[in-house]
Amino acid sequence: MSLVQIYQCLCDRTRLRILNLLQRGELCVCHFQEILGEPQVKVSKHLAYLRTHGLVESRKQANWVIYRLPAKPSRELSANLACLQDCTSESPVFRRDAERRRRLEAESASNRGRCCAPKAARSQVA
Amino acid sequence: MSLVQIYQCLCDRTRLRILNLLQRGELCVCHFQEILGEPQVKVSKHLAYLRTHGLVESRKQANWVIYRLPAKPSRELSANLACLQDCTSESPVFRRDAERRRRLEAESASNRGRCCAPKAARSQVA
DNA sequence: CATCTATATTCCCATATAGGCATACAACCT
DNA sequence: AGGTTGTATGCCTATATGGGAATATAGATG
Repeated sequence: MSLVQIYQCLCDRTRLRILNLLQRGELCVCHFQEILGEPQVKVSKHLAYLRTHGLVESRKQANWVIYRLPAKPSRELSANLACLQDCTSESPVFRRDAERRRRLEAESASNRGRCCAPKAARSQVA
Repeated sequence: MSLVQIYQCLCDRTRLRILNLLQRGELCVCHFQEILGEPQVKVSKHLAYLRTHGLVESRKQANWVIYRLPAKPSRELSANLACLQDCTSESPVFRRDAERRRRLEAESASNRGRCCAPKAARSQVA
């Protein structure tokens, strides 16, 4: 992974929001959909882009795929993720996403056995 | 300038090399050409791109246009330029560019009144 | 003024990118 | 097995991007 490729991953708004969310810990695809309010294809494709470029890792758990930041990021990636975290900390969009994530995780206690809330309840968020 | 736009500026190899060079101080277009070994159009276009996005500033001096990093970069830009400097410090390409810049400036003492060496002498570098 | 030099711009092409729709795949549940 | 849910992929389109060739412009110099 060259430095240029890292920046290529960072130069899309949706991907920045995804990475910002992952700084707070791993997350499954359906949670991304809920928090970002973006269609499944879009989320999935950006996650795939990040994965093939080494910016995120994924594992499958039951029906869901959980994404996380790499366990051993390169020096350059670490530096840029730290910089990103610094830059996003004051931006409304990113703070709002983080807030949604917090709320979602609070609610998640009630979704026994499920990753996300059932579809009917979910569509309100988008 | 949004964060995304900063990253869009950073996601090209030539632009990264340009910014890396500017971290060591202002530079004119012809020096960029010499150091980068890239054609004039290419250099000029990338500089224009960076200028219209606020990553560099320029001033005209006699026949030449001198580019520099912004005097008052935004918080986000500062952070990313610092990060970039950190990331480039160990990369061969960027170190070589910096080395070329040093040599060029050493020679510049002999180019009385000119910014760059005359064309004949210059074409050896590329 | 003519000319040269440094830089910018226009036009064109090839490729990359983002996004959506439809569909495929994989794991679970009954 | 068949249905359901979560996720990924293939195909398409519109748009953006980087690069080069040629040309335009601005300022210096003879």
